[in-house]
Amino acid sequence: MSTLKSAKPYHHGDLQAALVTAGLALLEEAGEAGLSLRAAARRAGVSAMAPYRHFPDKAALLAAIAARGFDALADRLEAADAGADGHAAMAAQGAAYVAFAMERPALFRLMFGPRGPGCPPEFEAASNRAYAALATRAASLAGAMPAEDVALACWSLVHGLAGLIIDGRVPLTGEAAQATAERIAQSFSERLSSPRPTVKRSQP
Amino acid sequence: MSTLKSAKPYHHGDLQAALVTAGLALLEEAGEAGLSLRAAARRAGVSAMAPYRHFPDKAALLAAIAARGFDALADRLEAADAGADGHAAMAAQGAAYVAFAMERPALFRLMFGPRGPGCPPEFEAASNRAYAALATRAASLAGAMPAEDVALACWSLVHGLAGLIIDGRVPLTGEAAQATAERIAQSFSERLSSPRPTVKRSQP
DNA sequence: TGTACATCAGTGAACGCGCGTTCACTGATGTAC
DNA sequence: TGTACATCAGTGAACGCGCGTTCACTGATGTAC
Repeated sequence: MSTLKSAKPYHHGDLQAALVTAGLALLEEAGEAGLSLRAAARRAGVSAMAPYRHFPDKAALLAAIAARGFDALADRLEAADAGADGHAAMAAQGAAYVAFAMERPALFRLMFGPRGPGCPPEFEAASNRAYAALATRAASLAGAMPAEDVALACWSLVHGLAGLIIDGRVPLTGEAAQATAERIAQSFSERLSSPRPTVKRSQP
Repeated sequence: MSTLKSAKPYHHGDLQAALVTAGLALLEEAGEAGLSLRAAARRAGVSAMAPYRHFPDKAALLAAIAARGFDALADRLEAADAGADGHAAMAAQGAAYVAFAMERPALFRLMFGPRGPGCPPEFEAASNRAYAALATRAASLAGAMPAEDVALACWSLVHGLAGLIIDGRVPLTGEAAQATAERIAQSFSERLSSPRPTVKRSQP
């Protein structure tokens, strides 16, 4: 801090954050395969060993990156929710969720990929924040179904749709994918909140 | 074929299928990280180079394994569907989908992971077969929503739920997860097939 | 204000690893005559 | 029925790769006196 912007300071300043940022960039440019400890260090302009001052191992860096991903997702969901009311807000959140996954598919996969043990608390916190945005809106719409079922169903719907789209298992891209996500989320929201229909149970 | 069960025949007989089987086993025992060309060859009792007689590269073996996964999933879905009618059949398919993912999470991730170019036709065929099982049932239930939206919504719901469960992002395991999947799929099916409710659009 | 020293945050060389893939080869099989 | 030969399906050694991680180190920083 004594020498501001010195050409090549020995001490980085905030290497921890820089490594996370570098990792996010690598993920976007080269996908999960391109994200290695060494590559992140290289990109942060630091030796291969430097990250070990800030993360015990590679998994810890990945968890920190994923946590930042969840924070970004939560931001998107909250912003979408704030811009509308009722079912339209649910539709907007669904579209935002899918948009996030489409924009940053590798990050999205990392966020939801298998987590080893020893997951840092920041990860849980960020993940819960994203979930809370969806669940709060879903609870406000809950009709006959239990609120937690509605929340889980909403999350599953948008999460599954996002996954199918980014993995190319559904022939939807760009704006068509967005529009479909919004349309389906809205229909879903309207119908889930209605009381259970009184049709007969089985209709072969 | 001339010498049946000779101790160590030079020619394997059906190495292609054996490699796929070996890959499936590795996936179940050691996850995606444990699945390498060399490991599959080792497990099939063959040199590291032998697989190249049957697959141009590693991606081709992975695609063949994923295709077999889709066939297994389609079997499960068809069996579940055949055992029930109407909404109950949809619920059974949802539960079967989630059960499959929980039993073979690494295979499930491989099946839906990113596919490189040059995906073999068998993969598309198997994948379509699994989708058709869900979509056919969904179409039979479609109410006011377009049939393809209903099919996509059903698929997204169970796919998302399966993903959230196997990645541990939802505190559900074992039978509780199964029961939740079935309950949600049934509610979902009943409500999606009903005409659009006549509540006012916004309810803040 | 100056200095000694503990601590922090980086370096750079090296290790072993398993991987996908290449190369040139050899043993087994089937077919034409 | 026997033989020559093309083709098929495997072997085994080797390559280069980037990786995560270890080790012993050095430069920078802050604090007690």
